Amino acid sequence: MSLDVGARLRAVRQMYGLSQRELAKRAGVTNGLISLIEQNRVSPSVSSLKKVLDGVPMALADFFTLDLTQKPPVFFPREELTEIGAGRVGLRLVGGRLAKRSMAILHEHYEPGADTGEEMLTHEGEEGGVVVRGRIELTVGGETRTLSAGDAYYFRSSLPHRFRNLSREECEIVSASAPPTF
Amino acid sequence: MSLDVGARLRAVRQMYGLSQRELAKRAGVTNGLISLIEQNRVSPSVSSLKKVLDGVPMALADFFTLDLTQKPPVFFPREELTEIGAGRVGLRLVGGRLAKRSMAILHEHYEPGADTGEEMLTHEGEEGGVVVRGRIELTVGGETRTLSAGDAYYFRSSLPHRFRNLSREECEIVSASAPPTF
DNA sequence: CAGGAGCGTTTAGGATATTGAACACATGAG
DNA sequence: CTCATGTGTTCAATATCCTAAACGCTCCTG
Repeated sequence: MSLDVGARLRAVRQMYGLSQRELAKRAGVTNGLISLIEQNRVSPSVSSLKKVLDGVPMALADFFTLDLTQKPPVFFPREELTEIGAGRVGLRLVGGRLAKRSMAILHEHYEPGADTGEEMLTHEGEEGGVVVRGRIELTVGGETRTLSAGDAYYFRSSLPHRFRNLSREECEIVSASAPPTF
Repeated sequence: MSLDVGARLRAVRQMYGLSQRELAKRAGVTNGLISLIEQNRVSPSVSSLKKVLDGVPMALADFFTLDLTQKPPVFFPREELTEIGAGRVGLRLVGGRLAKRSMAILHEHYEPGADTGEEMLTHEGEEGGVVVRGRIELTVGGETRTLSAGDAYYFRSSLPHRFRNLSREECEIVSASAPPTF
């Protein structure tokens, strides 16, 4: 097992899409410490490392068990996608929540009448996708369009956005967001 | 998972029958540090903890995975004893090498002519046992006796000792040593 | 362009881990 | 008994970690 604590921490932090300051705040340490640890310029005490990992959260044992060298899998059979229940919107994540990646690929299923909620969504990064089946109403930055099979979208996620399936048939979308929100 | 690093380290160290100084020497740290860590008066840096565990040796992941609260198993079917090959002397350890215990119980089998070697054995602690089957010649501190089924022995392991099966049938012994040598 | 907000990095100084040497206690040998 | 050797613990000094604040950078907005 490589004891590159810095690389491990950086990998874990990025897996969760957190900035050094964000993680530091959750963990109750300073962003500087996170930086120094990730550069291996200090070897953190067990207690600080635990505090940091509690901010993720992740257990110390899991942290040291992580295999950074393993090649990520390439093929994901349907049954190996990670199901993320979200009411009447079915989300299947490609690659699992813990996989190290800079992007989240989702296979989304909107039941008739399903939507992403009253509140407009806003978060970091960018997202895009293609409608595979059915029709979906997409609102981004005040602009609303209805997309059909074959149509696509792409926008900065900081723009308020919402998905609604107003039709009578299920809508199926394949999307990607970076950095990964899930 | 309880993060009582001190208790964990003490447990691990004692599992291996090491003193603080012994472990410190192997690990390249001072005995004082081991003492302070075990009392939880300091939270060691990951690098020091790794150095310490390298002296055992044990991986960091295993260290944090250790479950100190689990009740040790009580019953050990024959096939669950840990086989310790030692030439023509068969040793079966009760409870596994990593189990936390202050004593090693062994089920020993001496083939005809088998012995514990030319050199007299000397080590820390005490040991005792009962001959279950066959006959064995036991030398302890210059005194030699031949024990038969039903006979027993007990001595301080610092006394030079040796076991030899001079008979034509296998000899079977159940023994205990504390602290555990294995 | 300036300004602001985000990012990771660096630095000085206070807090903490670690060392080296001493301590107190127990055991076995002479 | 004394001495030697083992154990774990403690303490002052030093090395290292950790914080708070600043820095440089990029990206976005006006």
